[in-house]
Amino acid sequence: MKLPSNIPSLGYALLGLLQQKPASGYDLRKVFSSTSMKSHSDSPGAIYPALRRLQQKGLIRGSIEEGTGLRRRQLFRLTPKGLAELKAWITRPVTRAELVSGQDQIILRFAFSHTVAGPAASLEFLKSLKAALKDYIPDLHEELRDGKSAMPLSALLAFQCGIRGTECLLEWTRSAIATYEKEK
Amino acid sequence: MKLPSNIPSLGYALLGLLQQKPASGYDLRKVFSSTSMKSHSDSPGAIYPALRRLQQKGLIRGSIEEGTGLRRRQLFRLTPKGLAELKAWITRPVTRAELVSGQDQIILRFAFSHTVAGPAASLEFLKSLKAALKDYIPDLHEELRDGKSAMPLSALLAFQCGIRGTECLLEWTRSAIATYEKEK
DNA sequence: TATGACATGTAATCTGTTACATGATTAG
DNA sequence: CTAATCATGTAACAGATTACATGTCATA
Repeated sequence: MKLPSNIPSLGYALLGLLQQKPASGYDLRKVFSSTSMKSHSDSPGAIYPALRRLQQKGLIRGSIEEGTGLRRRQLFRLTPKGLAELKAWITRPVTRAELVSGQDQIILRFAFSHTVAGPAASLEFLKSLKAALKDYIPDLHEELRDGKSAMPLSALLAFQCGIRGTECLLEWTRSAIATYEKEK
Repeated sequence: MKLPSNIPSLGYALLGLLQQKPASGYDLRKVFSSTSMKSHSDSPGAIYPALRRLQQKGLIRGSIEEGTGLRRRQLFRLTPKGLAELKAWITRPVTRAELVSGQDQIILRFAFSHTVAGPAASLEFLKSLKAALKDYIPDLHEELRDGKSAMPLSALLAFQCGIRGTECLLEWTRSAIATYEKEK
């Protein structure tokens, strides 16, 4: 038995955007298509059903915008429950598993952290990320060492690319921590 | 009307692994669970159906392994058609769209390039990637400049993280090109 | 003989993609 | 008036996740 607080990445992206500012499905689609949170699809077949699911879970509520005789247009806003869910998603510590297959989500969580949970939470998040990375990187090097001899050249280079990228992320984490510590 | 050469990422990963060496579904699962091509799922519910689809398309063929009285175990190998499909996937140029939402796939393509299409193709691929990155990075900076003022601090830093990561990839590309040029 | 690793699969469900469909409003 | 953009949706399909189911073989 498990509780069904199982929201896909797109759902959280929508919650995060709606926390910043109420928006319609169309608005959200534009964010995904124009502003290069383009890793998510801007297709109506993804967004509108996702919004409906969030609404059914009570995480957002939609209201038809009223005003100077416009086309129907539904604005969605976070409910308190939705805000809580979003906050829980953002403040949970970074795990190894997320590092392996979910870098985008990690960064997305951080991106929202400031407005949703405050600067202290952002800093906390970065520290958690840093710890996870420092734990992970040596293992990557070890795996490379062990597999090296059996790999074709391009596979070897590809692996090094992954390691470098991870190390680059660690470096960024350090500088971001410094930035947040200066803020205090 | 469109031709249905539409294979998901997992399919290509399987083709690439099978090109290196015939393997069973179980073997392939182990690769995904242990060797940290962990971005793909190692669940049987993903792998076995994917193998069947590839077989139906004539890209691989499976044969029950015969030998010293073992449990049933099906070894899959690439067909010539499968090899051609894999080669086509690897040798097509890197596009902006892939950069935006498919970094993993780009690296996977490169990782297989050497054995599947030869060192010349690997070099070609890297040059294509480099060109795409040099085209992309300035746009990222521009988008940051334009959006900067409206972003909360953590979103700004997150954006910078993305840019840094991309620049890091470009740097890696340069060094990989150098490596391949020395090979010649 | 029972445990755990080997090896393969299926079924229910969820989500996303693609493509289509509808209609209102604005700009040229 | 007509094209483009705004705005919302649905339907068919493909693919992944999760959980379950089955059976073999080695070893302790």
